[in-house]
Amino acid sequence: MSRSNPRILSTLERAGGFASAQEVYRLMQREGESIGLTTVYRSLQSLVSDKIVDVLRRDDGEAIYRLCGDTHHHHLVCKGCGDTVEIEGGAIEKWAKTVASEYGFRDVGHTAEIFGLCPKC
Amino acid sequence: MSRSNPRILSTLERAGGFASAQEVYRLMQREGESIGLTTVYRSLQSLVSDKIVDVLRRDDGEAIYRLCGDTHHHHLVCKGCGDTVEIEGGAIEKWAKTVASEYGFRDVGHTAEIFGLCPKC
DNA sequence: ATGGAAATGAAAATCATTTTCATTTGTGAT
DNA sequence: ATCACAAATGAAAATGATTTTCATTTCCAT
Repeated sequence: MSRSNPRILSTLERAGGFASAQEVYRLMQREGESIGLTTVYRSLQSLVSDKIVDVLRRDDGEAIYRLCGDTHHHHLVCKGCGDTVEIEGGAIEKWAKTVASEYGFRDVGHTAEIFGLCPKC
Repeated sequence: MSRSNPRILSTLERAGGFASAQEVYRLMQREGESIGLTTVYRSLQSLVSDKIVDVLRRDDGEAIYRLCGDTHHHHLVCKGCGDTVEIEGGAIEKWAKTVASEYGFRDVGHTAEIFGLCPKC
């Protein structure tokens, strides 16, 4: 099921490790690569489910894909310029585990994101 | 310029202080209110720029509007049946505040959700 | 009442994303 | 090499949220 096309991964890297599907597509077109938009979307989805890239949202709702290390982290995102900082979620991990077991949930995961205005904005 | 329609604000309140534009619209329709989708969007935008409501994004990219100053809660969602439990996020609130100020972020909000399999599933 | 500004909403436009489906490509068996 | 079949591809259509357009209606101040 590995549809994680290496050409797309490498384009995402070249884009600074951070771009939307549309941007990856346009970039590949500009570089003369023959690729379909559908394939770009599908590959990015695979990369996400393979945990090779992360997906966030811009303020306008467009999904942006980002290369990530394998350590589970959270994001601090600026509402103004979109800058993101990877942060540790120590407290969160414990909280999620505690609350979940309180209600008898198994196989537990979580998401958490902080957003605000960064010093520059 | 105050297009902040009070009917829409009160519907958002009735929705638990947390809903998408489409949901607010459907809710009003179901309650027999005569309203246009366009007006719902415009009013929510006004409420946002008047800082009466906050806007976040769901994972699927849909914008969700939340009353500011609302004591918000988080969700524990079952991946199997979709049941959700509202939970308090005490630890999260502190974590978000701490991390944000560490990086000099202002005007800070956050999202957090826990998911897993409930006892029945 | 009258004129103009603001509000409204139906319908069309936009834009990211997903789905459909026919075609191409890769692979393994013969 | 050839055949068969699964996986990958991509063009075009569908979807769904959101925005824009524009004609109409509502509100007020005069």
